[in-house]
Amino acid sequence: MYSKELLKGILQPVILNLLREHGRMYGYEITQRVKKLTEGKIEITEGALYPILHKLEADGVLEVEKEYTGKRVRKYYRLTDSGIVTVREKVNEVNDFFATISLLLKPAY
Amino acid sequence: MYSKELLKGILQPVILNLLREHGRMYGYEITQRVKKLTEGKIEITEGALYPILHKLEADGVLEVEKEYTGKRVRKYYRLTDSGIVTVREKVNEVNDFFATISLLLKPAY
DNA sequence: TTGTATACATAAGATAGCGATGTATATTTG
DNA sequence: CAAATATACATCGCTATCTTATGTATACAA
Repeated sequence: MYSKELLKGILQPVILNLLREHGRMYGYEITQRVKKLTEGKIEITEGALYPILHKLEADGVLEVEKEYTGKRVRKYYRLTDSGIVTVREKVNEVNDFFATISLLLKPAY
Repeated sequence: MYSKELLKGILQPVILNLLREHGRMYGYEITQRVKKLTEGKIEITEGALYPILHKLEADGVLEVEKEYTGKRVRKYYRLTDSGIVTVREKVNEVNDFFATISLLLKPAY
């Protein structure tokens, strides 16, 4: 696994971008998708995930819809209209940031 | 400027990699080099820089040499032998991490 | 029936970087 | 020449985001 601090500031854009691509996901699904797509290299912990989702909802970036499969609740999240703008900004910011850091970090052999 | 949190975990590898490429630098020089190379997009604050340098020295990754130009002191830092190994590890970790995140973060149009 | 997976949630703790502040010398500019 | 800016070091308090731990509860497989 990676140094814990590297994820700081990245998780939110990652979650938002997944929702942009998939349209509608619930929390647990997000953790599993990320785990699979990164071959286990990144596991979003619940302690990080749920506070982020709640905040994004409170900020009007996401809207939520409860659903039940049997008795178990699922909360499906989806981008709001303003959320779609937010994603674009955040994702571009991270990609720009990565490009900038790459100017400084050529591989060390 | 970028979201402040994005830099977390990145500054140390960046500093180490600069020292790997330049052999010998002092703190202020590092901040200026980074500023120039990133066209002002990244400015390492002193509150971040000096604690990092001190920690790396305490950990035996860097060694320091004082020099005076006139009366003003400069502390030149350089990688130790074990430090050279550390750089390789850290830089590769960040590059690997970036590649992994890029699997999740394609540009949002 | 016991363990694992699913699915939500929160609280305490760790930590890296920022902003502010401090000291002091050197250089540029009005 | 005085004032402003640049150089060069340093530390402290604050904050944001994450981890770890803990909690609740249902579904399913061994």
